[in-house]
Amino acid sequence: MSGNVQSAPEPGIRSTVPIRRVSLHDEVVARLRELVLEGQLAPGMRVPEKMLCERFGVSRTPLREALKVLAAEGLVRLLPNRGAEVTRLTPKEAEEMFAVMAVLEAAAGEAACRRIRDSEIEEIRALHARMVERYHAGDRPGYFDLNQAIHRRIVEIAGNSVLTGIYNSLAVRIRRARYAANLSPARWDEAVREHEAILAALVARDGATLARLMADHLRHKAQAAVATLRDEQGELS
Amino acid sequence: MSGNVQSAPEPGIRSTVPIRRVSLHDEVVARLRELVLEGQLAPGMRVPEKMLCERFGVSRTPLREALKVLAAEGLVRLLPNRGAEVTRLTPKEAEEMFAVMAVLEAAAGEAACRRIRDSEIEEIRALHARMVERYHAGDRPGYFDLNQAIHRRIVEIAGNSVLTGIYNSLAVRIRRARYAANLSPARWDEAVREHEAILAALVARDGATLARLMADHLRHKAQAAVATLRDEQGELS
DNA sequence: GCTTTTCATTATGAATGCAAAATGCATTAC
DNA sequence: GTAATGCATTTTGCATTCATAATGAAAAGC
Repeated sequence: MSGNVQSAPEPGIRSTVPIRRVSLHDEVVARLRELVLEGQLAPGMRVPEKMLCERFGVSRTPLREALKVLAAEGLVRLLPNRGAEVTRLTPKEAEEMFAVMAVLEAAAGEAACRRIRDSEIEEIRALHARMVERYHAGDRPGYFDLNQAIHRRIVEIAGNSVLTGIYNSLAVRIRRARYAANLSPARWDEAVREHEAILAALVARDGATLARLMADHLRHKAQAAVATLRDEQGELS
Repeated sequence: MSGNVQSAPEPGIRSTVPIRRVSLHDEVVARLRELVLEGQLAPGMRVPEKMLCERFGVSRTPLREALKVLAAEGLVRLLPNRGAEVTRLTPKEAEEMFAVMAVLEAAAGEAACRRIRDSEIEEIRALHARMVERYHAGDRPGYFDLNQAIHRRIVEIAGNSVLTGIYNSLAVRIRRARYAANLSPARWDEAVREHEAILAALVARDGATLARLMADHLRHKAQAAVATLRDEQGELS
């Protein structure tokens, strides 16, 4: 007796979405990931199970399952018999991740040019406009979010869900670099101009150009990010 | 009282590798993955925990942890309150995976050309020779293994561990397509010639050409794989 | 005084137990 | 005869428990 309204199989009622039932496991994975990304669980830090169990109010079983998943994602590292520790994002690793993202974004851009609809171009254009507005307002977080949204949307439009998945998981992992924080005015200005060019190539549906522009744009981003990480690591040592 | 030989911290004994202690969890993950890849757990099949527990002789806890990890890898899908099922590799998904691999391999080839040493070229050359030999012997599995080894080695030589990781995880997932099984003689011949060209570009350290060749090679592979999958799915329905 | 050893405490790895959900089957109503 | 309902069984999700390895502190040896 599921209590659900599935006994009426006639069409037209499919708006009755299956009532939301999130497993504890998924919830814990999501929350734990959030803690790591926010930096509440600092890189290099040991992650005692007990503390997290109390924090989330769950037993160790779902928490341990979640840790394994995060480990598979590369956000934590499991030390045999010594629990987990939050992985440190090294400059080298960030560099490598950006290199891969550059390749993926270039490919996505090219594919997106072949598939993008006019309505989607308008969508990107709107995001772009809002981003430029945030730039002029000097609002870094707002700018950064819209920037991400544009990149992500272009990747989505490419229409390759495997590509989208890999891209997103990389984007999650790299978010810890927080390179947007110390974006120099000069670089910020340059980034906006790069985005102008990207938008133009997209509007013109010029795949080859867009691919090149996005790869270059990512390379520049990578430099800023790696510099930030080197600074952070310098402070530590 | 760890029983280990760590009480002598003087250098020179680092050859004492930390004695192999595999957690049950890792072992189960590896074995389960193997079962899925081998096809012993057929795509679409429900995976009852109990059966696997008996099969591996472990309790449900490590098995369930392993299932979550495999789910994160995309090899199984977790159905709330109804266990797991082995994901089906659809032609569409395979197509998407090959498209991503083509991009990654192209990038890897280009990077590899910049970094490859003479000794590594010899290594690839040797693998290639053995592969061609397997081809003439009509040994498909042997050919296929060496083929994979070459691609994998080129990616490794590119020296980007993030790229290598993503590539390998894709390679694992796509292995289920078993497209090598029905390689037509014509296509097989063509594939070998493509590999000849790839080797030549690598020897010449011609990154641009290698990138193009590898991408094209992958695209052709993809066609064979997708055709195989469509046949398989046709049989089912 | 410093190192080493021993022991108590704590945390982790894995198994078991329990409640809730799903599945299959028999029965009943039409 | 068919479809729906109720019930027993099985399976899953999570909590708890148990055994073992790691950690830290006190005591013994040099």
